Amino acid sequence: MIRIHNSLSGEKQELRPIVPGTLRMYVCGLTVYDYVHIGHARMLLVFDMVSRYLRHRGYRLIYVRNITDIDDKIIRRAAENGEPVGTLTQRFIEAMNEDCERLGIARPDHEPRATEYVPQIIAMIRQLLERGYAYVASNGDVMYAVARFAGYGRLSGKRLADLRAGARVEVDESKRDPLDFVLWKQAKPGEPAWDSPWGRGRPGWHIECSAMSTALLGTHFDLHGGGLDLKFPHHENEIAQSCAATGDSFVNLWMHNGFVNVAEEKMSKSLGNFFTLREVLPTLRHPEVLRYFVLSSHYRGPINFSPDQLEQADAALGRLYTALRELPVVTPWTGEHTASFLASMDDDFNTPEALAVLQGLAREINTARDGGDTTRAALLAAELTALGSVLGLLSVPPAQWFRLARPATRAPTGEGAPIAAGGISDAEVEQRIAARAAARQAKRWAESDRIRDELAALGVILEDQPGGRSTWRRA
RNA sequence: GGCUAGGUGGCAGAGUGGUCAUGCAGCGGCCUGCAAAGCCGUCUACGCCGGUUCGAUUCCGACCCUAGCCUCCA
Repeated sequence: MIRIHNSLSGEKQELRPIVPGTLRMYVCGLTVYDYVHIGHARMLLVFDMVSRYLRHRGYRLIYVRNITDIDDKIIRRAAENGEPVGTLTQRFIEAMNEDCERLGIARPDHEPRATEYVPQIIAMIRQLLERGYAYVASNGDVMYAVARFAGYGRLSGKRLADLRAGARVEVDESKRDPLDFVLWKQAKPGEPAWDSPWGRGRPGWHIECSAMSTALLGTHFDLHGGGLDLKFPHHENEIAQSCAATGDSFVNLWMHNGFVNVAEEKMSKSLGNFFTLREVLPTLRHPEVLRYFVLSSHYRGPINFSPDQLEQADAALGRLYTALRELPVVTPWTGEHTASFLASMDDDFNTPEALAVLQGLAREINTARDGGDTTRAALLAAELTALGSVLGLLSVPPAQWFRLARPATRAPTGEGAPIAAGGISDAEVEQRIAARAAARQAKRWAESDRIRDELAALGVILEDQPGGRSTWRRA
């Protein structure tokens, strides 16, 4: 039984598919006018983990993650760059897909773009007008009348009165209520625009997700996810729009992932304290290190991004790969730890606990190996690899993992010393190890140690195995 | 100001009414020619003050502190 924390009730609840055996999930994706940053990456990794796990649990999952490709900021950025909106968005969609591929994030089943769903958006707005949940404001924009929707504020735990009292923005005169939000915006000259019953214009942000999710998943589906910052007002507005337009109950379970902080402060574009994936990934041994970092804390809590954290993730993940080294690959696996792994994951995707299970498994492999029971070690290793793959980890052949070096680059936040370089080829390392083996054979320890020290200075650490053989890894 | 999450050992981070998280770092030991890796052990953790209880880090209340949302944001 899978239990998931539902933002709507604030409690964990059992996952009960609307259609038995099938789950439909919609996640709010990116607005494409810039490169993917670490905060986005967390969201993408969290819901990749969720979709992998639900499928591993035997569900047929339909995963939709939208792309917002029309928006104020997109229009502004395109104007700044002096390029058409479509060129800008296409470029960043391609960049996002490249980044996802590097991170091992599987493509969702559908990636709808807002601009491809304008007819559905218009249809939904028309329904809202007919049902009296929307009005045409004095400036020609179509607005949602928040006060008309009884359930408004339920997701975010806010009351309309509190929201009005807390309003810190100048009230737009064309709105009947300061909390009303725009469904259809009148086009300004030169902006991308579509014909509509309310003149040429473009959709508001919130209605896009309501229309796309309904079009692809129906009026009532299982899961809806996104970053915590979308809970209000975006998801609150989605509920108001969809429930009012379709009369159905929209979403059973709302999931929100926590933020990525830098120095205890939210990473965001407006604060300018964000790191793009493209600057961080080259400082890592492998993108899996970032995945391990993200999964090492619970998806709902905040995580603090720092080079030191990535170092720790690299070390912890390296421990798993170390356990897998030098073992024959076998297909059957014991399944001894699978129950506790599943129990952790079933409990609201408790990945830190699941990783603890993997670490315990690594210890048992090492113990079996030390005890000379290679067969058992290999069986356990097969289980570790299988469970790791459920989380998108341990995808690299263990022997190759330690050939990967962390590049000689300064940590992304500028803190700390530059990470050691590994400027020596694999073949050269093997050569020197051979020379050292000869020295060891002849018990010329001084020479043997000198070679080892020289390699260490180049970021290569030797590990002598029984029988005079040496393995090595890059620091 | 309103609302919502939190405050766990040197660091990161789970969890629980009464034996163990886990990883990183440190220390001691085993192993090793010496190392590294690994294994074993170790380092008196649960913001503050009350309450409930045989017993609370875990439940309840007050307080202090932090972050987030209330404005575009994963």
